[in-house]
Amino acid sequence: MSSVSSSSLSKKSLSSSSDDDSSDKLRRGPWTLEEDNLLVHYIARHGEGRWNLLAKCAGLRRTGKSCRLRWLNYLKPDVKRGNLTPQEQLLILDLHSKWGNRWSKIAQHLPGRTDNEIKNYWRTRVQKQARHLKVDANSTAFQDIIKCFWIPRLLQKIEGSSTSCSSTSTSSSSTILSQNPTVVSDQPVNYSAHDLPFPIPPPQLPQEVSGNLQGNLDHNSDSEHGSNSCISSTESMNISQISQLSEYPTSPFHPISTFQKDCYYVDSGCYNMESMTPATLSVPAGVFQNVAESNWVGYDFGDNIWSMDELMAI
DNA sequence: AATCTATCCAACCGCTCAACT
DNA sequence: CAGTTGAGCGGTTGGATAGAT
Repeated sequence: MSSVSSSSLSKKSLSSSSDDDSSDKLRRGPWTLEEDNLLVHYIARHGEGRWNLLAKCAGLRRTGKSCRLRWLNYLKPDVKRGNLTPQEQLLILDLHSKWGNRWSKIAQHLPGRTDNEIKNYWRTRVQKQARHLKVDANSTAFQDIIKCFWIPRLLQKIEGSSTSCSSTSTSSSSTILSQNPTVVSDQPVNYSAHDLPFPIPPPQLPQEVSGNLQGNLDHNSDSEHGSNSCISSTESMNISQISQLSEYPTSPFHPISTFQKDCYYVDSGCYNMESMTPATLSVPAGVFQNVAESNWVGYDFGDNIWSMDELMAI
């Protein structure tokens, strides 16, 4: 059940070195197997909630907060462990571009993943890239870099790993995501209707948005995706602005049809690489050059080491 | 083999908000 | 309406570990 070893008890500073014999003092630091067992068994019998009371009644010398965190982030049976799949990474990038650091909101769309885990992923992987490129991780420039290099690469990986279910309904390559309700590592992420990664665009957008869309979006009239038009990355700057005005998706995830809203495909055609140049993106030319030349060599984009050759082959 | 450095991630903290009294 | 409490969120910390030197 728990992989915590009691040997790691000294990992974090405890509130007192002698709390074992001072029953009024709260314990801090890593959880022991014994504590995990107490918490799990108590919740199995009485359920979650009333965390402060729970902590007392379960005989845990922990704050309710600590118990809640331990349960939600580690002990809860449906918590998924292991590396994030490319699909999950893609979704995180996508949702973060829309919602910012709303980790819990983002986590709601990645079943089994906790906000803490997603936050850690963002800080350790994504922000690392931004630091390396000397750009602000929340800047439009970095958003464009993500759209320009990172997301297409993830899409390629997804496509590469799901050869059996490519959509034939669109000229752009796309990947249908599994409807299996459980997300299993190394299998496609699935989205139930309840877990929509983004809202279906309303038929009628606010005027200022539809105005912008009219002028800025590549409507891709060939597309069968209806209102989920494929958006050219040429307009990424404008798309970002639009996203601030509404929740209109700029996402590569699209429902297959209005009648099959619980099944999604990933539209890699949303990222028109040919049109991505410093002139069309908000990425400063110097940064663009860094990305395109050397700075990303050997960097880990998620679970893989990417070579420059790979990047340039996009 | 020893030391250094970078990375990961569990856990903590402070804050906000909603529900209740 | 004000105070209290519980719950949840995002930011930060720091020990463990892996990899590099």
